[in-house]
Amino acid sequence: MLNFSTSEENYIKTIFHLQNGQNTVTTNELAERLRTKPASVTDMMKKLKAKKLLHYQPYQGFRLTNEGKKVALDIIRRHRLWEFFLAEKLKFKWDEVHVVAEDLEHVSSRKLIDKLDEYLGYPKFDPHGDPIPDSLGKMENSEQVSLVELPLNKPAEVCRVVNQSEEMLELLQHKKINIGTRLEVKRKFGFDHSIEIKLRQSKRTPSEQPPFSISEQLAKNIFVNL
Amino acid sequence: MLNFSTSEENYIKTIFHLQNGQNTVTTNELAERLRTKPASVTDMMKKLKAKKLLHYQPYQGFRLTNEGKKVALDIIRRHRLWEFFLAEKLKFKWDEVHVVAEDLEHVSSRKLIDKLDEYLGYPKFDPHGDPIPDSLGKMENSEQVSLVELPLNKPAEVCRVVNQSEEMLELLQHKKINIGTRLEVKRKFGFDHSIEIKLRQSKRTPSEQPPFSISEQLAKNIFVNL
DNA sequence: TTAATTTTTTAGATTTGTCTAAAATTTAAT
DNA sequence: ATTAAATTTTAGACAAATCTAAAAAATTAA
Ligand SMILES: [Mn+2]
Ligand SMILES: [Mn+2]
Ligand SMILES: [Mn+2]
Ligand SMILES: [Mn+2]
Repeated sequence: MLNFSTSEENYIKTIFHLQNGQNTVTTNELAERLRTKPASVTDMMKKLKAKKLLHYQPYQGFRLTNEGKKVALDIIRRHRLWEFFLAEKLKFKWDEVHVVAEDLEHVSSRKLIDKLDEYLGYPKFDPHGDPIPDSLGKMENSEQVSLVELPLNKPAEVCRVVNQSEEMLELLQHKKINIGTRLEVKRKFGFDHSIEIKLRQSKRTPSEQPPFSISEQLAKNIFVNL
Repeated sequence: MLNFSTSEENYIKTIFHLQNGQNTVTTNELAERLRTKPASVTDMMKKLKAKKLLHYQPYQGFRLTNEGKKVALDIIRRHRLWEFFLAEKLKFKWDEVHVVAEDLEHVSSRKLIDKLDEYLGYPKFDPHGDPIPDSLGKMENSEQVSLVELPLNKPAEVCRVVNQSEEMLELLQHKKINIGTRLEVKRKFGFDHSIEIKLRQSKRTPSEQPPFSISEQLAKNIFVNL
């Protein structure tokens, strides 16, 4: 696989996330996400098209080619492996890993990443519960539902947190919810769609805890395995 | 400490290595080492001078300021810590670590490096035996031997002069021996333990010079890097 | 179905880092 | 002390990535 600039990699990765399967991505959308200007996006789209990473006709939006998706998965693999390393080995907090991984992901030695993967024991998920692509670009996609859709009293395990902002993670830490936390939904309130949940006992919470409630906004961002 | 570009960091680091204490570094020397052109070096020297990292007057060569040295030591710290990590944890071979560390060294999160250092157990030397600066820039002195112990015909570079009296310096100047002078020992005389040495050609002594001898007393005070 | 609005692209500039070729300066040789 | 040679700097150009302002195209509204 060819080598791409940091800037190209950031565009490719972001398009992959925005298109999320088959969506067509628009210029403004991408510009906003990358905190750049539409004119800059257009320039880069021409370049990526020339490199055959992108399907693009002027004014028609764009989608990654299969080759483009492969490149994107490789960058995502690097990003998530570093996040895992930072959290697991260097004891970074949940909300600190992302910014550092944004830099580390652009160090593109194939051997480095494969050896890192091996050293970490081939982890399947990053600290936010997002799946880590293997060296061939394959990753787990388990059945996941948000807390909003989880039936009452059905035990489940938190596997993924979609919004990874510092504020979100601060809130989760305060509520003692982590990836791997087991819980069940006890009630749903129609008025504001808030949800009452109860954590199951664990290493961290050895004594029985009372149920507490979380907002709909938070619940929508927390995903569990059934 | 401010943030510098990858290119600026590579220049700073290379100047640090070339000046090795107090040598003045020349444009051609630096261009060759960085595999770039003298004109590019001059451009960058202006920029680094403007940032107060460099002492530089046109045509007079350059040396890092104290601030510049601090920056250099920080880059070297990053480089060597990553080399240690790659060799020790990821089981890279001795000769593979350098190129990868050349990229990793430019990821400049302070917290990342300090946590990495802690995780690695505060190693003192990288896999090549070069000392790793601590978070304050301090490092262990490298392997040094006095001229008395230096094997015959082994090229070495003067790195330290222990006795700094006026008489000592007068003698050294007369013999054209400075920090950074490269030389080798040609003979050792048993009678008075005097030593015959030969200076290697340099900017200051571009033509081949005949060997000359120095006393044991003097030789004991001159240290070289192997 | 025109007109207004939004989106996207182009044109032209800017910054960083690089280059070649020519001029300026320093150093070495005659 | 001149002259010759080497070193260093300047001048001008270029590629990558970005920006602003203006033009073009697509979308939405009247
Ligand atoms: Mn992330
Ligand atoms: Mn990135
Ligand atoms: Mn190295
Ligand atoms: Mn480097």
